[in-house]
Amino acid sequence: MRQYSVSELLTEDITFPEVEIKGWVRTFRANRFIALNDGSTLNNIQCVVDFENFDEALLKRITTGAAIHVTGELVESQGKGQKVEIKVKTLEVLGDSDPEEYPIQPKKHSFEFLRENAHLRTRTNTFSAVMRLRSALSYAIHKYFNEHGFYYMHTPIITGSDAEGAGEMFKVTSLDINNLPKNGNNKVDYSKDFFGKETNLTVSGQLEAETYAMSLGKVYTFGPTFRAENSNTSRHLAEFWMIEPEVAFMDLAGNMDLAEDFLKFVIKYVLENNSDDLEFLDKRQQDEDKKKPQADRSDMTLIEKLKFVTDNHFKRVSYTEAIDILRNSKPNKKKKFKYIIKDWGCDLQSEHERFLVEKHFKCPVILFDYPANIKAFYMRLNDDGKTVRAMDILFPGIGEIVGGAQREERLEVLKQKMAALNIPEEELWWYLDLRKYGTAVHSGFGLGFERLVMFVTSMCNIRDVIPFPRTPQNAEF
RNA sequence: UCCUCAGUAGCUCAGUUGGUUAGAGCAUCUGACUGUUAAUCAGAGGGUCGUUGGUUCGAGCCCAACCUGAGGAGCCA
Repeated sequence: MRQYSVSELLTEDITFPEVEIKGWVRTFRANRFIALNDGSTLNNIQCVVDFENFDEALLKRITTGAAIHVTGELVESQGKGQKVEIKVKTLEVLGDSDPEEYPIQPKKHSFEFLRENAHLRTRTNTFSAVMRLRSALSYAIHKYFNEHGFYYMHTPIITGSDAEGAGEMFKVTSLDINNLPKNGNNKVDYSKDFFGKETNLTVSGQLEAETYAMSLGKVYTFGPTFRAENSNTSRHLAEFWMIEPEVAFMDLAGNMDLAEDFLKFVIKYVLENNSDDLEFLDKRQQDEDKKKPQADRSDMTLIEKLKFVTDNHFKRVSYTEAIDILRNSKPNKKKKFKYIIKDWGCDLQSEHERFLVEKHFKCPVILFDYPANIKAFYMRLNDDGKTVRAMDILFPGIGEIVGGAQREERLEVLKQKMAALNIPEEELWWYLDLRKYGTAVHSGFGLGFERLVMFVTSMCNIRDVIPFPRTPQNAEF
């Protein structure tokens, strides 16, 4: 007798005289029907028990959440909800689940409640669907880069440079924090620390990825990233996963092409391979929408939205054009924006990005050529002397999903910018070396993986698309 | 970090201008029924009203501080 997964039994579309299966009970109806799930698919297999032939004490132990082992015959179902079902021959409880204690009931739970039960929440349809999609997207990402000649590179998680300039960092130390060694100036003496210098958790693998792009040509990273910012929003985590491709001899236009082609590929991949999960989330989102007032409802279903992304060109707009559009927009003239757009050079607020994506263009938008003074030091200065070759991709609902740039490849220009921002050259001597020895045009971008998962699943809180979210005041599990 | 809102049974929520013994649905338990799709029907148990302090004859309700959560903003991916 062979052990099958639920997914195999439901897709093979044939009957078997003898099958064996293990999984967790979702519901046990009418003392006869066990809905069994093993995580291999959103769908449950129905196990039919002739309760007259089974010990009553055993059947009492078939409760929501229990792990069971079933053998029997796979037959066509008499009922309507499913094609096939298992006529149970033997039934064994592998792990009991006390119904008085088990928190996951066969009913709708709030996401807040499930977040507090993050170790059990993947036993629900929504979270199992989200996490299967997360896994499929990860695979699609590696598949895309692998098929396009990229090398997968592991950038360090502990970093010795604090000049990456992407926000607050978590300190890494093996010193006894209750008894820190001090130097003459009463500052902490990091020469006594594990690495002999101050170290932090990485906020970006980009600078290291650039070194490999300048030898292996096309590389990407896909790993954890840490930000100690006190951000309390539905779009920020203290620990998140980021994808950062970096390509030699590629300019900003090529960078935009790559990002667009890449995003379309991974979304297409899940449309083709995860339809059960997507259809479930699509329906869920429509049900949620019905509860909202008409104005707040989305004009596309989840699957329509994903197809819209794969089938349409991303709108490319320069910062300067975007400012013109915003300056002449209704909400700006009627002073509906909290921050009114007046002059060229100001940074765009969430409300402005939302207006461009959700109201004006109604499609993904790539903004490029930003003012130099609102962007990072390593971005390539344009010939106008005031803009840099940066680009952000904005998606409806979640805002910035990609941030990238062509990197400054000219040694002198880079040195000047670092000096202006008081970034010591000694810190980044190796980064400057890339510009000394065989420098070349190169570009890359960073994609927030969880934001991609949010977009693909229609989940609206980032804490619900990562298994165990780390946020300020929360590192449970 | 700032602004707004919320915290009442295991879960989701109601609770009137401050006034007897704090309610409902679901879940759980007991019984009935048995081809069900979140099964159905009847009954039962279940509460330090987030915490601490204050106002009052009397506080779930009013006030203060704190804790936790959500939404929005900033920072960003």
